[in-house]
Amino acid sequence: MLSLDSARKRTPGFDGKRLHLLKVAARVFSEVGYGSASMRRISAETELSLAGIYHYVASKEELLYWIQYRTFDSLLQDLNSSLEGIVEPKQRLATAVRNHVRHFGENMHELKVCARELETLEGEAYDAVHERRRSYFEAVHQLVKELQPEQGARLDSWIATANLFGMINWFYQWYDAGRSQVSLDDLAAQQTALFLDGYIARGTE
Amino acid sequence: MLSLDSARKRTPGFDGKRLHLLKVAARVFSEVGYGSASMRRISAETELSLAGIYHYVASKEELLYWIQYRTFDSLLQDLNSSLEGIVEPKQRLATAVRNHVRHFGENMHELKVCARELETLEGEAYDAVHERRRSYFEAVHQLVKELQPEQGARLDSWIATANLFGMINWFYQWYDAGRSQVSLDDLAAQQTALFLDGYIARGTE
DNA sequence: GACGCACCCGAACGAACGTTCGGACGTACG
DNA sequence: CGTACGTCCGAACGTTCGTTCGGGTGCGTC
Repeated sequence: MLSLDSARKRTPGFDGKRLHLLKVAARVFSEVGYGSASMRRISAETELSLAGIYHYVASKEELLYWIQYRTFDSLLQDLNSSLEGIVEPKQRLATAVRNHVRHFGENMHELKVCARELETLEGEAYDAVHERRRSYFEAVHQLVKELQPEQGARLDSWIATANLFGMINWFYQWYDAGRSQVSLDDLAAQQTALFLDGYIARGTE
Repeated sequence: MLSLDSARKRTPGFDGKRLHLLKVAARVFSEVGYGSASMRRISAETELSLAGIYHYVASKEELLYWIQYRTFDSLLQDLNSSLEGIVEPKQRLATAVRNHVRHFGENMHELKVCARELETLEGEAYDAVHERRRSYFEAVHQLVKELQPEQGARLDSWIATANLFGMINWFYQWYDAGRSQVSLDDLAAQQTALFLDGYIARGTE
């Protein structure tokens, strides 16, 4: 069910077309929700017929699976490569936030689907996505822990990380790429500053 | 469509039964999403038949409308009454966060539906909920602005407020009322502290 | 005792759903 | 030239959806 059965022979354009299908599906899912999205609408917004979709994907559920899996996977991979060479803990965290926010900018629909439909998948599909998601969360959690190595911490690092994700995930609810005055990098900087020093901190970083 | 047509004569238990229906519907919506939730499942989890539901509500859409409208309305009303007599800006914000988080504890399903299905309604139903939501947001935004009256602020108060909502809304994704060791009030306190002073602040408040 | 109306339901309606079937078209390879 | 297979589709299948219809029951009012 999950296997990408890459053993079969494919035409050169196959992967690209499936990617395009996933992009369109992500947009439709994010607009009307997974449950209300129909394969007919997805087919109408692709160059594919309804039956043609099933040449690239086994089911509607698998569409959601690939969207979520690919999103968390690239989030984690890009995080690891952005972090290379950066050692200062605050800068490492700032890099992680910037990486996450930039991802949103480029894949708004996918991230929205990931946020809203986290509990939609079941069984092994859910488990596979969950493992990827957990890895990503733990990577960021590690960065948070490195900020404050001393014991007797004022705040729980796990809860703080969860709240950090709240800040940087929730913004798909209010951020309008076209209309906003702040750039994504500015936004990431503000979110990092807010998380590190709070809203009422006097000093300018 | 939106009118509660309260002019009609009702049996004494009518309001209570409709409230129960809304509770059940909120639970079902939060479990499988609005789009995938069926009136048949809602009827099965109530003591009502499928057709009987339409005696209390005109459509599935109206179920969602009432759930969202009532949630934002009571959020705002409870906020205003909790704030009475409290003048210190930090304490006022702490009160608002505590109010929000306690609401989650008591109406987890409703808040989840509000978070996930914000863009599902259309037309006047959307507008009516949107107005209530905006009022609530602005009330909290006002509290944030009172924290830092001086100009030349380091952080934008609107963005900071949006991020605060991110923190306190996102936690339905990870908070498990039964399993968690922290109480809701403890959680609210941590979130307030994180927002005000940041994660790396040294002093204990 | 009869009429009205709130309450409630079984059964059905038409539409839309996810998926499958059987075959058409093209290209690569013998 | 023939055949094997990747690509793609129109049409249909069986199911489930939100909603409606027609009517039944019981209580309040005259």
